[in-house]
Amino acid sequence: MFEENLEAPENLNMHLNYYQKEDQVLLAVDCIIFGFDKENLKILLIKRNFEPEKGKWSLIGGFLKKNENLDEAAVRVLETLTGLNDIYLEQIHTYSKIDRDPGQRTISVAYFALIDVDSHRFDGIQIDSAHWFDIKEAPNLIFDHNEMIQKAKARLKRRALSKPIGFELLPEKFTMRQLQNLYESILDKKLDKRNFINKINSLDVLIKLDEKDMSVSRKGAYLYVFDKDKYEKKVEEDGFIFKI
Amino acid sequence: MFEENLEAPENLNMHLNYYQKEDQVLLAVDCIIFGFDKENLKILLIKRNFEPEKGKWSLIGGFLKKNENLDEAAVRVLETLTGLNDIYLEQIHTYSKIDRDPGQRTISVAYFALIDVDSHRFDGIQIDSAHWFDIKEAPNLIFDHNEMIQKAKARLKRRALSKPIGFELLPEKFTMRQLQNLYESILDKKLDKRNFINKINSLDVLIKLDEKDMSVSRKGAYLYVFDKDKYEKKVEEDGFIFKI
DNA sequence: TTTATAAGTGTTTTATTTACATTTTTAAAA
DNA sequence: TTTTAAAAATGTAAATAAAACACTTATAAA
Repeated sequence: MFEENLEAPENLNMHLNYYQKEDQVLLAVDCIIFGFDKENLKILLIKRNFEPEKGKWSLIGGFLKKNENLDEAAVRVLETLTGLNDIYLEQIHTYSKIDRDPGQRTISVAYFALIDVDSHRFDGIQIDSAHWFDIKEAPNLIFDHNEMIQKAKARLKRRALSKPIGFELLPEKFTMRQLQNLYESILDKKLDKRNFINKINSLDVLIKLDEKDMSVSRKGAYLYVFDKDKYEKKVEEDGFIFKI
Repeated sequence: MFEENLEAPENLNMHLNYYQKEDQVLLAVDCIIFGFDKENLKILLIKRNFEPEKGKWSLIGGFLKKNENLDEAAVRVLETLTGLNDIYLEQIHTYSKIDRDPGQRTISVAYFALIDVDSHRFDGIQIDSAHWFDIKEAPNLIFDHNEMIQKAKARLKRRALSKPIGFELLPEKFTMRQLQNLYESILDKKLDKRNFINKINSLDVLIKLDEKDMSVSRKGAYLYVFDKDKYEKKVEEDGFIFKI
């Protein structure tokens, strides 16, 4: 399988094609886009307007191009279809079952993206066929996309417990209640309010503002911001580990 | 990028080629093969006997074929080059930097494999050019293989703390000292002997045999086996989580 | 018989996690 | 203006888990 290949290359690349005899495949990226609306964890899906499986719900995806790496492809796909850029993305897993896509043999690299639903206006080409579903009410999806979501949820859970990625899902200013709602959604369990706040405060990476959110209660709830600089300094200087 | 393509397919597949206009790429798997010799954590590397980068040290790898998925490709690569089968494998990450392989645009899916060095005799085609390196003394590798090893080490650390995969690296019967050596190698830190043994015993998934290993000390050390059935039953019935 | 060496064994202290209830603030209603 | 309703804010004690720590035992070899 590895033998040197000295035949003349057929393509016009700068490089020799050492591996000319090997099979080539299509490589796709699929994005599990998690969102949060201050209440519940959501997932963004689109109704496919092309074959195969036209008309069914699907993750947002696209194919890797020659001039980009996978992270760039994921960014491009996300931006093209939703208009959103500067979004947190993380590679999850690569799916390769032979008939996973009935259209053609395709290997897909799954990414998850985290965005704050309310702070983003979509203006991508797919805006009309895209829809935010509550994570617990997502429809059945094409191919192996259900499996991808399961794995992404597990990954999100693990990561939210060990890295401050949760803040990607919140607006810049948020209340403790919203932060707790977020963690309860991600972990899929109720948390004790006092213990949660004590825990968060002990991490010492939030700044409490002099400003209140009056939209939910009569009393109003103080707003906080995540102090990214402080967090990064702590990580660097003391090997601090964010841990809920 | 997603438009429907109704031109006649050029290949002979059963399926229509819906995605004909998309770029195809070579997909490889590379295996980070961790081993343990009862003392130290090792990694298996080969000296490449083909271009490009002939003569340099490299991970074991190969290309995905049309008739297999990535897990199968990893198993095949491992078996072809070492003769080993029935080995623990886990997908880690997919690497796609454009010029990562100077031979040709290649995307590579990294897997890690765990094996007990002493219980396995190699008879693969690469036996003569393969070598076990102490994890701390591995040479510089081609392409992005150093980066792959770093990520694999981090993953191994995480997984060893949360799943009983460590036992894949030990012979069936092992001493507490060997188990502790293994964890010390993986976590790259010294552990307290009494605390470690208490911890392991509290997990209640080992069987203590009436047999001793006399090869290291005059007193001899009791041998243990991992009780896989008991572990799986605990996981299933009580949601038990293995946690060191 | 002595010696050298790794194996085997528990307890105390410290840190972390969990459980748990009342007061405060304020807009809206009476 | 007073009352009411609803979420926000706050601390401590108990339980559990993790970390620190040192001596005795068994045996082959000297």
